Amino acid sequence: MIKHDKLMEVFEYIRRYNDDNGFPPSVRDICAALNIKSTATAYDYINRLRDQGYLDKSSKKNRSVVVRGSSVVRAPLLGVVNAGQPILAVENNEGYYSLPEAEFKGDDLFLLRVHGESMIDAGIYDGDKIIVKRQENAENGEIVIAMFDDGTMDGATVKRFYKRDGKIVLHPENSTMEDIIPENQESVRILGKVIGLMRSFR
Amino acid sequence: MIKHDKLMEVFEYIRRYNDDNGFPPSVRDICAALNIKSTATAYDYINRLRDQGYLDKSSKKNRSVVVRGSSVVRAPLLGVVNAGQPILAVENNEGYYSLPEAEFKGDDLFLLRVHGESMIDAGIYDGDKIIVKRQENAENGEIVIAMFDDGTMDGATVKRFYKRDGKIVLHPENSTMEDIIPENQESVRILGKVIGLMRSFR
DNA sequence: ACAGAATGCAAACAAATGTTCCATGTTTTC
DNA sequence: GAAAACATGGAACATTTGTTTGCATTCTGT
Repeated sequence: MIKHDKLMEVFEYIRRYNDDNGFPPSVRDICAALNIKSTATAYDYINRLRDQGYLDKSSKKNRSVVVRGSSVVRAPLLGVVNAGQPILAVENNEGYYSLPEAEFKGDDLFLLRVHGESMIDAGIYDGDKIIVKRQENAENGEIVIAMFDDGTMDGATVKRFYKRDGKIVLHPENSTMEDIIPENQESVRILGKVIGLMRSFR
Repeated sequence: MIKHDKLMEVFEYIRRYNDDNGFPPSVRDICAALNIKSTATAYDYINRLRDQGYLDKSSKKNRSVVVRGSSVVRAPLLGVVNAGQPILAVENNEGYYSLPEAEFKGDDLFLLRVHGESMIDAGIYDGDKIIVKRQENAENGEIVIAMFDDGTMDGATVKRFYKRDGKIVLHPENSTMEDIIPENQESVRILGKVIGLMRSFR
């Protein structure tokens, strides 16, 4: 696989520098750290790494080497789902999270903290942070964030989405709970589709 | 809360630039994007944002403004747990993931893809990626990655760790499975403690 | 041993970029 | 309304940084 020669040392350093500092190293940073005597040498390493597909690099721009495939998407944590009306107001923004793009692709993502047990049989637990892709429609069987315009429920909920006999059915993945078939079907609004989750143990 | 004036526009731009490009903007990038006529103005904005705690910035270094609190930790995906011997060999590295530091703190993290249902009652499902903090000891009740030196089992497993009557007990969170109490207790090696997980739905 | 490629170095150059100083207009304060 | 504080701009300056060029050294295959 990858030979661990000087070229890879440079690569590792660039990666580590970026992790530690939040921005890429300059050519001279690399020289200093790896005991390279000439900027031309380090410059050459960078170009070779780019040619081999390890790096991306904008010409002439300072400190613009980025490790390829390490991209992240950022998503705001908008609040707690199933308590209040957390989603629409940007004011409820509780901070941004960087997620690995390899895992969670998508343009318009946001996070919600899950409250309650209504999806426990789908492996979504109380306290989990779910990753939601903002969209207004859903396919049968997808897990969605749904909201009711007419105020019959308190804010948004996570449920599995079905369309049965032309009617929207919101199915909680919890054997102790009943399906919700909203009387006023037009009032149901899909805010997004759940594409993943994160959990951290205490 | 945060007033959405020009200062915040600059802040948002820096954040977005970084998300899009992987490295921070220069003062002149900010000028061009937000129609600011003088670099001194943008420079001033940056310094004010730093003073108010929104940014970090290394003096004199080019493109070194970073949004505070947006830090990530990087962890390699080392393989599949519970199938083979994936962990020790660096060759099994399947790529690095950037995780939000706010969620997964720690020095020495790595990821494993979970195979099997042995922890399903703890909400860890087949296919999940678990985040593991490398350490050799564990406290009662923690979920760990355990390995057997003597080859009695095939590689590493995820289990809940207990010490009962001085003996290590590895408890699968699955009612259909039995606790494992290794005969040769010395052969048990803890590789790390599970601190979180990620899941993406298909 | 030899040519040629690859590697590394030193030095210089050019461009990108951070930083400073001062002037001008705008808002706030008393 | 005057003074002070603030916001913005123009221009220059200083530093950092990417890039090029030419030369020495080492490696490689014949």
